[in-house]
Parts: sequence; C-alpha cells; structure tokens
Amino acid sequence: MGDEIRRNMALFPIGIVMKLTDLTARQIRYYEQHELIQPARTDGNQRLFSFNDVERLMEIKSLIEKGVNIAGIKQVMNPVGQDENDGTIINEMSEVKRREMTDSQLHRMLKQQLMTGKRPGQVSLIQGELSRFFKNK
DNA sequence: ATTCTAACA
DNA sequence: TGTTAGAA
Repeated sequence: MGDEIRRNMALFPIGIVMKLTDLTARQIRYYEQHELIQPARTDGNQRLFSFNDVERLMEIKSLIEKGVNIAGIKQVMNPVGQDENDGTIINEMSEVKRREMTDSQLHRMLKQQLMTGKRPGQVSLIQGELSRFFKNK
C-alpha cells in the first residue's frame, strides 16, 4: 500500500519523460492541458512527472498511434484526479476489469466508426488513414 | 543547459 | 503538431 505513493511520486522532468515516451514536449504539455495527465510542479514551475504519469502517457501514445484523437482518448481513459487505487487486491482486480472494459469500448468505437458511414452532428473520434474514407462532413 | 508560456510566414 | 521567441 506504500507502493502507490511511489508510483505517484513526482520524479522526472519533461526531458526524461520525452525519452521515456517518445513524445514531444509539445504533445506532453498538450495532453496535460486536456487533463489526460496532471504532473506536479517544482518551485520554479517546472513539471515533475510520476511513474503513473509516464504510464498514462504511454497509453495515450498507444491510442494516438491507433488513430484515436483527444476526444476519443478522453472517453476511453478514465479522467485523472479520480480513481486513486490504494493497492488492495480488490482494487487491482477492478483496475484490470476497468481496463478490459474500456478496451472493449474502444473496439466498439472503432467498429462503429468504420461501419457508421456519416451521421450528421457527430464528429469522428478517429483520425488519419481510415477516417479519410469516412468523411463525416 | 532546460523548461515554460504563448503564438503563428 | 511543429516551431520559435522571450523569460525563468
């Protein structure tokens, strides 16, 4: 249970995180603005990321590579500032189920986006190659 | 040397 | 998203 405090302990500056995640500083700051991560700050206002922050960034990177945009990621990933597990087995299980759930949701989203041609009023949550074949506008 | 914010030929 | 200017 004292493991979580370590995972959430602010440790590395953005430079290290960039190498760890292969994301640009621009992207990392951008994702922070969209509340996908909430890194701590030093006295000098410099960001300090925790292990959890880095893991979330890697997850985000994975989704971006699959063509999901910010709107989609916000729906698939649970908002930060929320669920702060205490390390119990029960919570770890719900944590796993949560991930499986959101993962299947992603699959549904992707399938739906691929099949549902264009539905006026709705914006695609998918970017890149595929979305080009389903111009929703 | 690094990082931050804000802005855009 | 990239990039850059000017400040910390």
